[in-house]
Amino acid sequence: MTSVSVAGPRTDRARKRQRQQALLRVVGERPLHTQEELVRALRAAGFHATQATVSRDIVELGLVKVARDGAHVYAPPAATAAGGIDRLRRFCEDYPVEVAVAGTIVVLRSLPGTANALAAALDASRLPEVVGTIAGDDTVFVAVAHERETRTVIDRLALFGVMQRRGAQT
Amino acid sequence: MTSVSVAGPRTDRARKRQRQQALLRVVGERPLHTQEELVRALRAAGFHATQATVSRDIVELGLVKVARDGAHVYAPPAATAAGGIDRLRRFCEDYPVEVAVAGTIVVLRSLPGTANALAAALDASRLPEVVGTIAGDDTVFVAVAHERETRTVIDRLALFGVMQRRGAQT
DNA sequence: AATATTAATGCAGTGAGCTGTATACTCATG
DNA sequence: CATGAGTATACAGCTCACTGCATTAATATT
Repeated sequence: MTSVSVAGPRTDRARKRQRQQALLRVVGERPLHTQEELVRALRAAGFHATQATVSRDIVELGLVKVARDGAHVYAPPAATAAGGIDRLRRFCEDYPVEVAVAGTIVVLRSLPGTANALAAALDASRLPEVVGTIAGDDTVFVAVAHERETRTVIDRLALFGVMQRRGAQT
Repeated sequence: MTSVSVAGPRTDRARKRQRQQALLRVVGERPLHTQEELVRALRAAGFHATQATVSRDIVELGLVKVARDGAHVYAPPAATAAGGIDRLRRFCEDYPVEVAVAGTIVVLRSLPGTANALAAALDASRLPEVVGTIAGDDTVFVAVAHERETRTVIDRLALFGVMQRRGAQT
């Protein structure tokens, strides 16, 4: 955790930006029920903030509270958009998809002619790590902000049975 | 002139952005030889600034002084590439553009179907940091040689009102 | 070379943005 | 209703970006 802080931001504004990005990430990773839990999750991610600041971040980010398994948890803003992640899962179930990594780009490969649909499904899933996608014929380039986030994207796709290409970099 | 100022920006930051946009405009419109002439041209456009501020703007904008008709006049950067930067500016004025960063890739997002035009405008603008571009439907990946150069690209785009996506990393 | 003109910059003041503290507000529970 | 948990927000202090003034530095002119 400390290693995360070492490369810390230089201004309040930069820290705020990165903290909010971390917030979007943690609410996507695990169920968090209270703002104090968010405070603790942020601290674990190297950001020290109080409940007041988190309350403000929630408003600015448009985080929502959704009912899940009988409890209310914080979630990214589009989590209630109908079937976003399900759409990606269905694509991966219907078509073979391979994944590889090149720096901050996750390279997805599927059947010829399917890249646009795959990119659209990915956009619809609103993965917080994804900053942009570009589709060719059978290949989609998925940009993440930092190389380490490729791991998160790959892990999410692995839940849908997407295998890493033989010999592909991690 | 007063009517121009009445609808003026609300913060220094907004005023600075608009003043610099005005500066880029006036150096493109007519020959201006000294920073005091720039000060007067800005005042005519509704911006009150001193020579000190203009000097700083010139550095930030990368304005150059070029020999023209036996005299030296201020000109936009890349002015030797015919109208390039104007083309990018016009695109950004006509369409909403968001920017994010993924390592050495600046990810630009605009309206569906416009990515090619945006990439072309960017190519025409000949930003020295840009190594290459690839366009999808609504997204353009802009490659720079080094991560730190993403900052320069973003700052230049910010002059045209391009905002960084909420939560996007710097 | 001397002088005038032009451009750059150190410093201090100001405004905007951000944060934590303390407290008000809201909601759930017994 | 009382109480506790969770959330929102007023206020004050701090940080940072921006600007003009005054001066220095650089360049042009004679």
